[in-house]
Amino acid sequence: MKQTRSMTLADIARLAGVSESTASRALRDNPVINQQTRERVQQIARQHQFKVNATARSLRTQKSHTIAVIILFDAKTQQAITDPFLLDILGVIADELTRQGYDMLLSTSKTTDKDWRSYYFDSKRADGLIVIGQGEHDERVDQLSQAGVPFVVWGAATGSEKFPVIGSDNRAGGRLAVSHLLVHGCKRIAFLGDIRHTEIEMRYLGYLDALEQAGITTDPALQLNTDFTAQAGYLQTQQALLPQLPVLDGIFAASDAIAMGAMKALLEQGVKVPQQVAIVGFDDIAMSAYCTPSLTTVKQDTHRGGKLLVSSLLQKLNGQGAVSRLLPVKLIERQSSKRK
Amino acid sequence: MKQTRSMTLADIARLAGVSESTASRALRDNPVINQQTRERVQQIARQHQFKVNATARSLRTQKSHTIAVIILFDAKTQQAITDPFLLDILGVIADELTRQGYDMLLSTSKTTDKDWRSYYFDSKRADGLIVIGQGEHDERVDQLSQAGVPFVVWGAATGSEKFPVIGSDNRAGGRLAVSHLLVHGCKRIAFLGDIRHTEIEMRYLGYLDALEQAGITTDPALQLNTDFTAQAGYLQTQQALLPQLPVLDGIFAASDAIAMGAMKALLEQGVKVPQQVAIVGFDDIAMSAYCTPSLTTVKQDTHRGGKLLVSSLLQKLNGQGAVSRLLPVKLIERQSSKRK
DNA sequence: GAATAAATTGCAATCGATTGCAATAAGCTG
DNA sequence: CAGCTTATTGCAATCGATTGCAATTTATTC
Repeated sequence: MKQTRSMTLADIARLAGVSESTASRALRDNPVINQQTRERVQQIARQHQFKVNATARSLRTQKSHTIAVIILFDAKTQQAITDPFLLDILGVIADELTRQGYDMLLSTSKTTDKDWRSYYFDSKRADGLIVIGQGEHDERVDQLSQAGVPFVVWGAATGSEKFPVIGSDNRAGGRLAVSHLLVHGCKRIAFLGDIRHTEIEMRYLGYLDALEQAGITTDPALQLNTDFTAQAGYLQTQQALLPQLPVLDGIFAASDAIAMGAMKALLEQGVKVPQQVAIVGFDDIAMSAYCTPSLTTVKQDTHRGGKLLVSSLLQKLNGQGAVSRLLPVKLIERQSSKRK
Repeated sequence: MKQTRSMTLADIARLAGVSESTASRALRDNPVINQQTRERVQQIARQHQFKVNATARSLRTQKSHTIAVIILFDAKTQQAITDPFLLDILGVIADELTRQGYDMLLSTSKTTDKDWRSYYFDSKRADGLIVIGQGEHDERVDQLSQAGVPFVVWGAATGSEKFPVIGSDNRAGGRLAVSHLLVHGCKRIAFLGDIRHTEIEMRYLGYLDALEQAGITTDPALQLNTDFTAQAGYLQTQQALLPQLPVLDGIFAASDAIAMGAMKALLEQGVKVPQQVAIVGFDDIAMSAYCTPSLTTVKQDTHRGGKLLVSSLLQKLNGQGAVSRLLPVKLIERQSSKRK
């Protein structure tokens, strides 16, 4: 029953008794072709389950109608996608690309080691790129812009980039989180995160802003370099924060995963959250509402972000300029910071 | 600075003073071409950052070197990828495909509504498909096999499929989880999950197996249809399980996300976990170790699963047969079930 | 009814790389 | 040195669809 060789446009043309060019135009509903001819060709195509060969079309039109999404990693952590936040935004991007008629080529760690400009763009695999997470200010991103590749980045805009960067207002988010902790009476607040990531650095700056505004001097012993995982948050808290406990009364974690790890380490030692130590995370992943105590966090608007990434990139593909955007964030108050 | 038109094989050939065919062969290191010629051509290609046009190559060789990964959804839930488990296995698949020199086309909900055989396969966008989550016994999957499309499925094998299904031994997992609860003294154990998904149905059957073996009669009021989210677990527990509380003393949730939702609902009402109600989940997502109390769960071997999916599919592409596989699962004991 | 405009359709080139087969050059044998 | 291998290279067709331009048919105008 299985067809050995699949139908080609030529087959359809023959069956419809027209030339290939007419068939091609008919299928794309080109008005220059007679209405009836169009319908006839389309019907025959449908009957035979004919699908245009995407490869041939791409070659001829010089458009792949494909976008490569590249997820950057820590050179260190080097593990597969882990942060739930990524999945969130990835899902939005996938849906949005599909809606716009684009396919999505997903790339993770390993490919990333290579040069993705040549791999995805020079080789014409993709029309454009979406890069998620500038990471530790990756110089490969700069190279991309010099090479004239259409791409957009999810991350932190410094203002000097030559390419559009869509991202949350991380600094405002950091301020929001820490001000909230201060309002709830915290005096000694720790920061957990890896500031070599620009986004995290911004959150850290927001942390500093809030402390300064409150007239609190910062303590380097409370600012701990922490990877993007619950485990890192857990270990770091256990090793570096527990000893500070009599004074430590608040934690601002750069991601919800880190926050949950930290929370675990505290609860395990019988430290009361939020009474003794209040915690605020960042991202608002799905689990944040369902851990105990539930996690107060700074919500990123992934939905809007994903849509903007796609629309900005498509704009660029159309030759129009696209601008960077800083998306507002929102504090979601839950139990981990709610002190009576 | 930016090149207006990118290099083609013809350009390289001209620069190297050879014909296109020789250039092509030289670049692919075909031994029929003189060693020195090969090196010269390769060097020139490197100098000019030449990359073979993937589209043209695909057209000519009739191979896209691309695999489409399709994530099925509930027709109802209809939301973007949410379950952290998916991200896990997706990451493994992505890495493995890359390692094998394949690109990965990711498809989610929206495209899924359409007919993906024609979209991905007939149109030659992909050489093969990996389908994740058979969902509610999707008839589209059956169609695929009839149409002779190379594909593999992550899910639950019933034994009668004509295609390879890789998946965990869900039934054994269910037995493992529930036996564990029984050993820890639970007598009235609830099941949370949507048994219209074959995988979940298997976990449910394992649940029944264990109860039967223990001589416990099952109670329909304890078997609750629950979607794949923490929220669903939370609501279902709140509405249907809390009322049963004096007797209810154990919960087997079909996923960790559901388990966390359920746990939240209990803790919120002051119900002690695991003392009053013990909980076991399924998947072992990253967060399971870091919630409080940490979650006992049945771990799926996503790493092995992802690799097997890829290798099975590649086998099929090579014309070899591939067989279904049932992967062993493992109980990870944590606090949510540890009663003194 | 001839002339001109408008509506349809087809011819043939093109996108960029791969590959079977033929052609040429170089090496070897007796 | 003729005759036969073997090593290299190039010619030209091919993958399947798209599109500029020309050709044909039909409609419209004076």
